[in-house]
Amino acid sequence: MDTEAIRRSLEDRGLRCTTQRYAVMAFLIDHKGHPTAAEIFKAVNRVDPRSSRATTYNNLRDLVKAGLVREVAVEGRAGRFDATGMRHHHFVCDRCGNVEDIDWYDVPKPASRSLGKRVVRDCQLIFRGLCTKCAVRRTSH
Amino acid sequence: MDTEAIRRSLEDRGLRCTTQRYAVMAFLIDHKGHPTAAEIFKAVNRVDPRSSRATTYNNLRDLVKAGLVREVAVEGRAGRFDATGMRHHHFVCDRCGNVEDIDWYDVPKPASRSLGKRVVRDCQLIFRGLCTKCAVRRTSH
DNA sequence: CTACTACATTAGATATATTCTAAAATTTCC
DNA sequence: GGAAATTTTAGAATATATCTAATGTAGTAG
Repeated sequence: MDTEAIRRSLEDRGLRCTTQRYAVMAFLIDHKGHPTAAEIFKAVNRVDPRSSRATTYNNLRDLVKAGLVREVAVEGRAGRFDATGMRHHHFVCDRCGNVEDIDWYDVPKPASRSLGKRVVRDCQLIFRGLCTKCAVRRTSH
Repeated sequence: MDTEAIRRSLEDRGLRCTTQRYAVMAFLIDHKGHPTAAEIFKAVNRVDPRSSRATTYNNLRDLVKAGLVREVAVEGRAGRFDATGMRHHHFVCDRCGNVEDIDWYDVPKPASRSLGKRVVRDCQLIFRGLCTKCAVRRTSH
């Protein structure tokens, strides 16, 4: 995705395209590995514009609110982020904490009477267990 | 659920029924409100047996591993726990962080070729948005 | 261009959440 | 009763996320 497209996607949602915000968004589009906030912070600072920890967290929150980024919370560990480009579900490894994509498929919505007056913004399907690497390591000892 | 039933459910899964572990389990069975580890720690200490923070976390981890308890990770906040008695899905409020139950319904499993060699232990369907309380507060201003 | 306003960023302190440590206590089993 | 395994403990340490208040920057209207 090119610079202009990213800028537009930010501005379309009412977010200014600042250097730091752009860097976070661009990094997430380029890196499909579900990085943590700390990893994103380090990565965008390795390149150029110094960005503070707070800014990284602020921007991640703004991007999530705008629907451009999604967070996957992981128990006892740092949350992980990805750009909401293509729809997919997630798999979280119990052992190493890695988050991986699972091909998307349709999930039925709950009956509206069981939702009541709640307003649903998002729906996540998360599988847990052992990732390929950890499953192999497990059985081989 | 009576004392003996809880004791048995622990021992069936190879967990000793210690005072502290029993207290955590009993509390979760009695309190369907998805408490955090800190809340559980406080609650079981309010009653009687002094239990340390570490023990509470250890026991929660053991109970999750044994499948008797489930954790719902919430972004940027403490994880929340519930006893895996009746199956249900979850709704997490963006605003107040509360976790609520959604009536259970069947969710299709992913194609086995998209899982590969991964070992699935659990599958969680989590909805996000505004809970009834927060939705009302939102629209009324 | 200037100044105004709203929005963003900063470094570091603070708050919150969770795990670790090593010693002591408890339980199980023989 | 005693050995071995498991569990608990208090507090320190670590990890994660947010807050603060001063400063900077972008968009806009004059």
